[in-house]
Amino acid sequence: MAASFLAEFELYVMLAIARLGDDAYGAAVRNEIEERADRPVSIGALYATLHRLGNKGLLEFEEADPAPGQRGRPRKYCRLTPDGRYAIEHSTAKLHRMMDGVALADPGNRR
Amino acid sequence: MAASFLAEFELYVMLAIARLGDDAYGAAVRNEIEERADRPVSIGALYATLHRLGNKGLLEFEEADPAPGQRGRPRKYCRLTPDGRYAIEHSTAKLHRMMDGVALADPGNRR
DNA sequence: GTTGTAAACATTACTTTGTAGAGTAATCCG
DNA sequence: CGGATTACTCTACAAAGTAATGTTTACAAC
Repeated sequence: MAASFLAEFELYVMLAIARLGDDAYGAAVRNEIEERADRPVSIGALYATLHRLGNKGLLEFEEADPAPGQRGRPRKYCRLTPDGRYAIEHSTAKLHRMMDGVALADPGNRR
Repeated sequence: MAASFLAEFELYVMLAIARLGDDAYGAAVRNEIEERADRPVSIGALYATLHRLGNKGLLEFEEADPAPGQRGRPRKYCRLTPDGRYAIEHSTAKLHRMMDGVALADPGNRR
């Protein structure tokens, strides 16, 4: 049972896959993160992270038989495992506990 | 103007400092994270990260004159700079955009 | 004053994550 | 076949995080 928590970029990748559902594969994950979060995604980091998450048992992969009329190298789809879902839940829950109710509106911090 | 985003642990540290307000110093930050997020905090990571955030201009430090009756080495208080607040806002906003509405309730993912 | 204890910050050597960018593979179409 | 397209891979490096030990400062007992 993988214990630890997800690193910053790992969490982005996992969340993107959760969002994309059955349409999650490398390049789509990249787009999802870049567009939704406006966060640049280094292509090296992306695939390295996907493999790492796979090794940790948080993701599964499946080579798609190339859809008809779809050009280019065939995609390698990925989906969350139960452990993967669990990891997302834990990481986001902890973040929420830290984020909730944090006041940032610089009140001129008296003292 | 520091552009980038906060790493996983960096964000925890920044959020803890935001929470602690005027009472933020190394050891207190450690407690806050360990208790609230139930996330182990390596002491090396903590001070290294504080220094790094200071160098990036996201934090300021102030040596406290040791409070009377307070044993041990004097504390080094830290507070968020405007850039620091901005960094927290951006990092959390991006996370929210990725997290919001993500469904994790494994529906047996048909297909 | 030396010794002991406590609290807090610092350093070191190492592992894990993330970046940048060039490179390779598989498919389609003319 | 040759070119274009899409997607995955690799390599060399930089940044962030871990674990454990070490140092500094202060107080209090003796």
